[in-house]
Amino acid sequence: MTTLSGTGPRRVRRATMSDVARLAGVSIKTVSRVVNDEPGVHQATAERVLAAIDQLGFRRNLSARNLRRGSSAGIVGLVMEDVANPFYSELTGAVEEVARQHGRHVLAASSGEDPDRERELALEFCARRVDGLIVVPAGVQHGYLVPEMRAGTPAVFVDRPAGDVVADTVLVDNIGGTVAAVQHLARYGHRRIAFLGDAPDIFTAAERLRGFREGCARAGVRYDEDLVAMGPHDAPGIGATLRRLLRGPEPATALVTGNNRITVLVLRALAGQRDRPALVGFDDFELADLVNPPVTVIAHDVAALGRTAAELLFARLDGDGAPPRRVVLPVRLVTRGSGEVPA
Amino acid sequence: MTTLSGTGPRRVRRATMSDVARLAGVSIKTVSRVVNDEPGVHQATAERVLAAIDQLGFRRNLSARNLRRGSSAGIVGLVMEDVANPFYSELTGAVEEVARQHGRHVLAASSGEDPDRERELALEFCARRVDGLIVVPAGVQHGYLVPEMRAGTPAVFVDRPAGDVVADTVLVDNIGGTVAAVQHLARYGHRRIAFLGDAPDIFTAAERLRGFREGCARAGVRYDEDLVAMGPHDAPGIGATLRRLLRGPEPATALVTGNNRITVLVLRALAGQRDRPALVGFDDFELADLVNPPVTVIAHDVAALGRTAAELLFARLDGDGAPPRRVVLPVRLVTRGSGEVPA
DNA sequence: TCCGGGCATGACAACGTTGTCCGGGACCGG
DNA sequence: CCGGTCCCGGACAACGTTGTCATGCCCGGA
Repeated sequence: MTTLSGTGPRRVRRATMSDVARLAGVSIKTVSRVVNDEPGVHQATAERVLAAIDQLGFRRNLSARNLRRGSSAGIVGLVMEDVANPFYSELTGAVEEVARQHGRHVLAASSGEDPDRERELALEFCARRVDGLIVVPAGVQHGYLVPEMRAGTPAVFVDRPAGDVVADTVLVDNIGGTVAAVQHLARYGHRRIAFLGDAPDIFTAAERLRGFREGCARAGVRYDEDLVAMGPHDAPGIGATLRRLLRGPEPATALVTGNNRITVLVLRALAGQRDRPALVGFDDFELADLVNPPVTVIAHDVAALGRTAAELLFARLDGDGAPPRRVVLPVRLVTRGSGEVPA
Repeated sequence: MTTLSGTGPRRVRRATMSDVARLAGVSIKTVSRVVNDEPGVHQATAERVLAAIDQLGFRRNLSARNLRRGSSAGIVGLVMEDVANPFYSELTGAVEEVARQHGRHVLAASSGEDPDRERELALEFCARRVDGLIVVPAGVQHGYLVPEMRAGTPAVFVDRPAGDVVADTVLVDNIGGTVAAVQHLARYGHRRIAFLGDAPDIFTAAERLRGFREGCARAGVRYDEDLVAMGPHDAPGIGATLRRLLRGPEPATALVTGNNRITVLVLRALAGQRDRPALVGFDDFELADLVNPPVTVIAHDVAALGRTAAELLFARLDGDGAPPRRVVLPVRLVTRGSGEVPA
């Protein structure tokens, strides 16, 4: 049992190949050969070197190695809104898995939906010479990435398209999803359907609103601006919003929520009420089937989103020079009963 | 609108200071001065340099910079079971936030509960010269980190202690939590309480089982081995396990689950049944208050876990040489009604 | 005895950057 | 006109590693 902390030899300089070489009485190059399993080292010499390595706790400096060899850093950068959000952590997990298959690690960071911070993070990752970037765009201007991409750092955008750059992008079918949601509710007789979306400057929020309008049109439901509440939303605000939507002579009888956080806010705000309005939420979430009543959702495969993005990225790294691709992943209406409440 | 992909100038070599210097007609050092905002460069010269930088899309190589300056990489490594698990992503978010305050990024990786992979990841991070490591241990042997820690890469263990190394560790009060859970259930008359825990070689699972036994002793409830089912669990298995526990002449009337995933498995397995046994789950989870009936949990502050670990780490990086600390964070029984079902 | 060849090892430069130090010109006062 | 100072700019080494090439040695064959 070894006790460790800052105590002991105070912050020793890390041993280098030089140190190992000196201790083993050989040249630096020989140490390098041993460390890299290169042939042409006498067994006895190699053993001396290994002993020295062990004694000094030497571990070769990968940064220096990569610098010298011009090899890749072995890291892909991932910039998104919030690493702590389960939606993004599932995305991260999928990216990590593909990266692992390609021998890379993932450097993930949260932009907090702030375009300046996103830019700062992405550019710093480039300065670290990450092999590539996967970005969930916060802003609408990504010209800053053009020099980086030209310089050989490919970027793939996920969940939202880049602002002013045509590049590889992976999206979900936002419009199709909300169209399906409205049609589903209309099929059960709902004529007063409200939409609670995220901030309208977020691409997905705007698209889903578009889909909502189109769904109304297709289903023959009157689109009423008073029944639309775009974010950002918080717990106190959502309560007031719901009261407004659900009162009056023509209250909403059904709700469509624009993402998983809003869905949860709504569920919590409506908890304990006698009868909840019908509800269809964009994004599936764990336990959607176990709340009472279960929540019908527009589900999509978040892992596939990350996987596809990572695969596009590695294709670029492997030299794929095709024109930029835009992949749109399908969504799927998962009915769980709550939508079937007739109006 | 710029179109980008692998097309265009095929994978150009990234511009270096040399290239910039040549284009601007100055020396490398002058470029360095401009890039680093060092004084002593004529304004006209600086502008020529900036123009060249812009034209070439130059961005200085941070690896080379850090190598030369001996400065830190600006990265802390985080090794845990699964980045996609919401529990760990909340942890990651907290670590990231503290890291950000200290000007660092987080390199996160999943060990998949495999000690070999954990070791491999941790050592590779050390080779990358991360500033420090935060590890959720998968195995029980961490002697491999001793040379690294001695060499100046501090490590902090989270959620579980290291196997054979005494180092900074942040835990939650596993025993106190399950003791409280059993006492809570006993108070409502339960005498047949079952425990569903994770694989017993996982530290937290073992501790929580210990707490369960101790809780039984303190509450005067007979501890019955037949009512204990340790994992790993999966969806099909948990159904069979529950049938076994809940049948017979002396069925369990209450359950204690050992972590959030098991809790959810149980909820799903029991969904739709007329009356669910009383349930207390270790770990809080989103929507625990919205399932029916709501789930009483042993809650702890996952973010605090990550924050504390990161703060310990940065204290070490700032030269804190005190003996290793072990911090145990409190847990809190959050009653939500389900435990109050009398036996 | 000499020589060619294979083997083990080492000297050196280079990756891209920054710190140290030095030189040369402009400018000033005497 | 001379010496000193200030300012701008550059040459060079170094960070820790690896690729290239050279060296010394031993061996067998002529």
